[in-house]
Amino acid sequence: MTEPTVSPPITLSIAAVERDTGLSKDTLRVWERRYGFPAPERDALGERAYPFRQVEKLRIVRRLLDAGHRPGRIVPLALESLRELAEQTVDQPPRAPAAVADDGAIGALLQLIRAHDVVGLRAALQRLLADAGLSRFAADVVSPLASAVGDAWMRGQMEVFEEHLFTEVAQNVLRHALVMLPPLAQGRPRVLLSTLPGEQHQLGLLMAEIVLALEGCHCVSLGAQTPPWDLVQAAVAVDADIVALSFTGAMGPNPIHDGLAELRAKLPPRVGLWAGGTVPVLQRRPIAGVEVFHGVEQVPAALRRWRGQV
Amino acid sequence: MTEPTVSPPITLSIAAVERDTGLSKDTLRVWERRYGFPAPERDALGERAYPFRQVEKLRIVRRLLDAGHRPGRIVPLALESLRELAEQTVDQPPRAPAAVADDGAIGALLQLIRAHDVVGLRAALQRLLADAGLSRFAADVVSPLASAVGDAWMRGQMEVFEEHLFTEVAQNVLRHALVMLPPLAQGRPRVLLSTLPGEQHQLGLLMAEIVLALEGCHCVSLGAQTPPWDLVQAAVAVDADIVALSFTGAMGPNPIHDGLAELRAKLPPRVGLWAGGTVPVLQRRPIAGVEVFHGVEQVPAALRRWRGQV
Amino acid sequence: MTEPTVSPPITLSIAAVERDTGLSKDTLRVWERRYGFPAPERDALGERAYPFRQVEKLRIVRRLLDAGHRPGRIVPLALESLRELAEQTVDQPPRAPAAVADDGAIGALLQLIRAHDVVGLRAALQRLLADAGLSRFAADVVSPLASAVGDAWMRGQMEVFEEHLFTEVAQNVLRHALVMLPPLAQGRPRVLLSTLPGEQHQLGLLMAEIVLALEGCHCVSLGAQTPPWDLVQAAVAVDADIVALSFTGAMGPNPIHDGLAELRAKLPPRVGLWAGGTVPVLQRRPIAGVEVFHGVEQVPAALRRWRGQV
DNA sequence: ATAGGTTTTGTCAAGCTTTTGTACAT
DNA sequence: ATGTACAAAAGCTTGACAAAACCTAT
Repeated sequence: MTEPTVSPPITLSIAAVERDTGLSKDTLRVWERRYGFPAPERDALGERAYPFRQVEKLRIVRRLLDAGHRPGRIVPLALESLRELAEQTVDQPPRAPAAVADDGAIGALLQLIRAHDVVGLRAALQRLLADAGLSRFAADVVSPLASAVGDAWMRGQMEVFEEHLFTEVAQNVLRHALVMLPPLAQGRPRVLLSTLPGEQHQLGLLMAEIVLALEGCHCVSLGAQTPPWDLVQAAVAVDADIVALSFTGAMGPNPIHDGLAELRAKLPPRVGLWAGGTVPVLQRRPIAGVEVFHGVEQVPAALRRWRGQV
Repeated sequence: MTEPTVSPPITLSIAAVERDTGLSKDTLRVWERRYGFPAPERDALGERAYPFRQVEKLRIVRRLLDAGHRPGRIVPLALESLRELAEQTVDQPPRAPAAVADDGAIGALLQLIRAHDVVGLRAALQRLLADAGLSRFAADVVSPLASAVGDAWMRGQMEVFEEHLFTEVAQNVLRHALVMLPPLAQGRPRVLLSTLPGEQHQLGLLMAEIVLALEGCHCVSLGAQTPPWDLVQAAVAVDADIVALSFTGAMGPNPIHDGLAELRAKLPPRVGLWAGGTVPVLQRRPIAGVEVFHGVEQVPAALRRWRGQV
Repeated sequence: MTEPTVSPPITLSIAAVERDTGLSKDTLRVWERRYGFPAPERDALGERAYPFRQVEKLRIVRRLLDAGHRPGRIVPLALESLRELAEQTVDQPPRAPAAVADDGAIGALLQLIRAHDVVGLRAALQRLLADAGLSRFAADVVSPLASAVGDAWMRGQMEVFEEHLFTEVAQNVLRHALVMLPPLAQGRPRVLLSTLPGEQHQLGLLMAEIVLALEGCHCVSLGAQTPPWDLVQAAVAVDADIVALSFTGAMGPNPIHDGLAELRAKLPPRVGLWAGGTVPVLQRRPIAGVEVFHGVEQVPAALRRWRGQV
């Protein structure tokens, strides 16, 4: 471990605050000039370092902004006034042996997507699922199919809406399967699943959830785009042993790396942090205390390791 | 820190009041001129600042308006008179079918969310679904629950991650039900469903899809955040008769209005455009060629109309 | 503040009364001229202002109208007379609670059976189930359909194997739904379900099991044709509070009567004995200690009674 | 039920100022 | 990182208007 033994006073970088609050860096700087808030300290390098309390206030400001308030009117208010205001404001109506699906099968599925045959696609997926079972279905069908769709889109051979269509049908089938799974006695580890802001894709998450549930874990999924600070709160609230995140490359290397590092720093040390997805940066720049997965098939082994340690 | 030590008395901006009460800014201003109420104070910049008590009264007025009263008769009344009036007035249309889930049931579900009991929440939802049937489940359980969660979040009584958690579980249950629905012979109309970029929430979409499917439509959902141009492409590709979009207010009035207008202009005229969601702008600024829905329960009637026309 | 300090007496505008009572504005005005009631006051602007007590009376009048009375005969009556009348009048089924399956739907299902279209029949049933929910599905679809099939068979319009085909498909759909129902924490009462030897039909049993499970009972079903003595043994073994039996008339009056009497004698007194089915003998010759049901819709009320007693 | 007259009421427009996020240049 | 410039968005006011609601009488 390379972590320092003494913790510096807790402050966030401007990028971290952007992720946390959804306020752009530009906005943060311009508010500082115009309203005198936030008033970040400066670190050794002269970069903005936002104390935690200010970030807290920024989060509330953000919520009130969404409710129709304007920055100039609320940014100068004291934290308590904001809390009170928030309470009074009501929102109106926010890879396995004997691959089940060889390239031919994937090709056939791609054809169905290109033909926009929703019914046929769903039927084909359900059929493969029933035949192969959940874990192999996730690993041998959905995973490669998602990659194939992504590739095709990159090459301009597939429209945006066709990718959406595929994602939607696949989600339906996977979530259906998830609900069909009989709930297991509340097992360990307890895993919290989500993606970071900026990462929309939930498919990887769903597959991970399925594999974990099959292995007897207690899963709590928060869907896509949960801000880091909320993840930390949630991890504590549901007593999670592991926080699992999924990435697809939609986020860019730096945000991924920084986001993970930030989250690792904020999470209690006893909570594991797992990151999955076929993104180069995950492999190239390992982060201390973050376990990286390149595919769902690695999950069972990691679980065995976890259970052995505890 | 430049924060003031004393908090000014708490007031809401006109935009905040609009979101809170559903009364348009224009209406608020014109009432002020005509009836002398509301009588907002002015802040240092001369902008209207509505004291909380007046907003409270406005909320009641709004309810009475829906019950058939007219502004001129009730706006000048004192708050107490309005309260009395509200109690005596039956605000539901003559005979509402016995709601499946009363406030108690919704409260119980909220408790499960706050307790982060994923398993219990799912079980409760499934049980209600099985008992009530899909359409009533969507209208009487999921819809009000989603509103309640939104409210609680606004008031700061619910964390972001708890909202995520609820959304995730509800999606699982709804998608599961959707898959269980046996596919009908390819019916008309063919409906393409999505949300515009900026609108993340899919729950409304899912409920719409379910109701439509029950009514015998052929549904193709693209999930959330499909850019307008891709929607047009998709509509042509899947030979859609109707494009249906869902909104929650996360987008802001103007983007919604402009997005709809743009889409309407680009779509072939023979393709209908339906927009649903509890957003003031949808009610206030009708767009030629866009049909607006305030709840899933309006869908069957609209479908009958469509089928009658064609 | 411009609010008046004294509240005027509370009255409703004509539109409010329309929404409240469901009587059209025109109707209200015409009654006023013809019968001298209602007799609204006038406000400063000459608009009708209905005192609350008159609205109260109008609500009752409306109810009586629905029950078949005619305006000219009841509008002139005093409020007390109306109250009396309302109590005497049997509450007409106000609005058939949206019968899910009307005769037409049942007819369509019969057609599918006659066409031996197993797939279509199952799809149709599942669709109705999803739409209506379990309890209404059992009461409004399966029950009448089973009767219709029985009738058709009696009249020689349906073959034996067609009846079997129907039974099989319906059982599959119901059993599936039962499995999907998330199990509740082991509730009371504990109910043991079966039929007596000679009674093969399980459909009624299944429907009863579903309704009971929905109401939170713990159900143990033994399938068809369990001999009385084994039933007694089973009741003790599973600690049952109630033994529920289903009949269809395949057994003949005497065996039914004697079987029930024998069972009642052998069962511990604290165990309830419930018998359901559309068989004349159940109604004609009541047996001490045996509760008789003519349809699944009676079950919830009986359960409430049971829970009240214990 | 329909027709015709009056009042009520929400929305829109024009012309203006202030606020606010982003883009660009330093 | 900072500062400037700019366009979009949001506010405000006055005035006008058309749709909706209400009334009476036929």
